[in-house]
Amino acid sequence: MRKENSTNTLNKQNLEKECGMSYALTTIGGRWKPAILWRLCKGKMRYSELRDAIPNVTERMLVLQLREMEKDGLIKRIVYAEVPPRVEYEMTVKGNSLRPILKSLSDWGDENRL
Amino acid sequence: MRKENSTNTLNKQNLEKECGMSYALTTIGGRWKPAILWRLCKGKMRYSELRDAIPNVTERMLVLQLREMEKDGLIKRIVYAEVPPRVEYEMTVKGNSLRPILKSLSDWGDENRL
DNA sequence: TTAGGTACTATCAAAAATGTAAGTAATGCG
DNA sequence: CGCATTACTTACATTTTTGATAGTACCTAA
Repeated sequence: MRKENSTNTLNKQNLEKECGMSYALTTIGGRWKPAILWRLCKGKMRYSELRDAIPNVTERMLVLQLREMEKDGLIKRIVYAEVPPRVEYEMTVKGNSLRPILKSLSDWGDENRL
Repeated sequence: MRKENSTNTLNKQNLEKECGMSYALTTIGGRWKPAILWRLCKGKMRYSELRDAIPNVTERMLVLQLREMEKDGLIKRIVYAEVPPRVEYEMTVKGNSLRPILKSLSDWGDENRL
């Protein structure tokens, strides 16, 4: 989906290399990531529970955002060999290290939006 | 630039309404915003200083991101009635209240990216 | 009168993110 | 066999973000 050598991609990469803040913001900054992280902070959840808990997400978007966060090591995907399938999502240690930051972002947002 | 009634826009608005974290992330989450905020945290700067300090920004992008942050009340634009023109950008009180959060995002990023 | 400096705008194009709708695989149960 | 359940995929369309390039307004000083 990403072109390897577009200026767009190169700019993104350079910024993330130079600047921890940029890196942090892209790992948690997708449209549905806050909604997912918020819920997983309270405990592990199944795919269908997440889907039903988050209004208006499409399955495609949910999966995309879960995959990205898994790749970035924020969450862990646990598959049970059952039929019908069961898959649970859970925060990793790295993901949990974000908790205080997520909390302070959330508090700041609640205080500052209109 | 934004369509008023696209599903995309409505989803964004709903999430920001429900979730302070989403609101916070969109106010600081543009491509060049971290780079700008980082520098303005150290003191006010002229437009041309910002432009020269941030590698690879185009003027168009720089202005767009500055305008958005001004609208969101994070930074303040100070125009001097001189020729040639002089314009300075500076953090507001609201912007400064983000400092500890920006710092912790930055630290987290520095520790966690590869 | 013309060139120079500053802070922009405007137009167009490319790329990326998000949304829509339908389909798939595996297996136990009736 | 045919259906139900769960967790996805796939193909495509739309919307949004980002980038490339050129041009503008203002006054001053030469």
